[in-house]
Amino acid sequence: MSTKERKKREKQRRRNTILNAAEKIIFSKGLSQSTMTEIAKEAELSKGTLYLYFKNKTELYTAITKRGSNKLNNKLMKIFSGDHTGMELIRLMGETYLDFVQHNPGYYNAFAHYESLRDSDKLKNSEIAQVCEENRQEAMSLMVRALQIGMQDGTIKKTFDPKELAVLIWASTRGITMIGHLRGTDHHFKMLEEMKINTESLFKDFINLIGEGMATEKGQTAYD
Amino acid sequence: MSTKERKKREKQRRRNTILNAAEKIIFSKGLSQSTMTEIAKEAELSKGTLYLYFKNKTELYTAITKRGSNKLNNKLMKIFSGDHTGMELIRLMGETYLDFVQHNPGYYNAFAHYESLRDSDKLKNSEIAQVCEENRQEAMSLMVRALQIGMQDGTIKKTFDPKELAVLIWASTRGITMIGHLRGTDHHFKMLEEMKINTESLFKDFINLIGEGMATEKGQTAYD
DNA sequence: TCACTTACTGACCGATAGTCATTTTTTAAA
DNA sequence: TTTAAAAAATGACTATCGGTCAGTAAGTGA
Repeated sequence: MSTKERKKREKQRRRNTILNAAEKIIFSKGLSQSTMTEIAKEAELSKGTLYLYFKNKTELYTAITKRGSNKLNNKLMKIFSGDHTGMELIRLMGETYLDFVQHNPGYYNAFAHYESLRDSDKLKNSEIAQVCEENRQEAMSLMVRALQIGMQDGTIKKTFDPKELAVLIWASTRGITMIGHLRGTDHHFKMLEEMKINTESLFKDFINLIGEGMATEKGQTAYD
Repeated sequence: MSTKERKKREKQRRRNTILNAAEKIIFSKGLSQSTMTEIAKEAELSKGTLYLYFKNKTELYTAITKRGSNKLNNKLMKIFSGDHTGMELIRLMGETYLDFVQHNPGYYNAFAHYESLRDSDKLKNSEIAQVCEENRQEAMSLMVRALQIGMQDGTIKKTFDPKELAVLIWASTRGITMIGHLRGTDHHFKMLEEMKINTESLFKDFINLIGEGMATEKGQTAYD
């Protein structure tokens, strides 16, 4: 019976339609300013239908978060298919993340919102949130792997524990993207603009800064 | 006529009463779960009165954010009254910030929320938000000053532009506190716990890591 | 054609931010 | 002390929005 299969595909397609509509609305006006009714209208459906596909507004937004984290992780994984030293992998991962955030501010906001919800129990028992969590873990594992590769190929010092170093680099990069993301907003734009600092140079300097601490001479010189 | 003065004081006191009540409620259940009615009840006032002192819920929460940033800035400024090298100042500032976040999770959440609002125009024309902005600028200036002191006293290398370096350290520290703040929540607690990483050691390693890049030998050895 | 299943709808509900006409309290001059 | 004006506080009311559900429409297979 192929009807069942078709039904399944159609259901998936409709789900995507809703997600696309939701992204369009939410990415343009922000989550709190986007109503379920408006999203439904954009998807050419009624509000009730949205709740047949997502159990509430949070879950709908979490599904968008999941889309974003999938997209990011795909980009991160592709890096590893090339032929790179460990130190190069680290830099590429950082650059990829920065680039992703700059070109997908909507997903960046989704990540930030997701982060803020982890405390509360709003995400409890959500399979979608579970996938986001797995993606996060996976990204972290990739970074640990890059560091281990670097310690093997001699581009990264063995001074630090790779897991801890991964957390450190990840956290710092997160912080830098936060700054970078503020470009374009009135307040910070002024601050950074006055300082003539852009996100790229900031990250480059970040790598240079921590490079002295973590990279071997071999790993370090590759950047000059 | 002293009545006017007294009125002013009483008005200020009432405002503080409201803020105290709001903190008590919001810090315990989170912003979205706290209603204006409940806050009013805690302050032994009616809801309408709250709107005589704060133009809306956002402004009330922003006032809490302002309180937090004042408190933090006071702590940061005190550091400079002691006799410290530039590199010591940097470390103390970082430690102070981490300590503040750990002991004032409510204010930390307020900061994070404030950050997320800067994009939107919800804070436009808010005098209170303006003060928050000034505090932020001031904190940044303190860090720049610490770096300049360090470059003078020879504990910090002159390789980087102090302003840019300040942004970098600030951003990274922000990122690390984000991680640290997640301790106690289910998901991350597990991750960090498994790695046997705590915020303090993470920050210590962070300073060690960037220390190699920014500190002179003189500045670096002070930590061992 | 018909019975059954699946998908969809939108009126309705409860909660809550914010308003404002009314009441209560305070002030200071008569 | 009285009283009228000013200031402060109130809470019923409104509008909005997330979420529900009884009812309708569309699709399916016999």
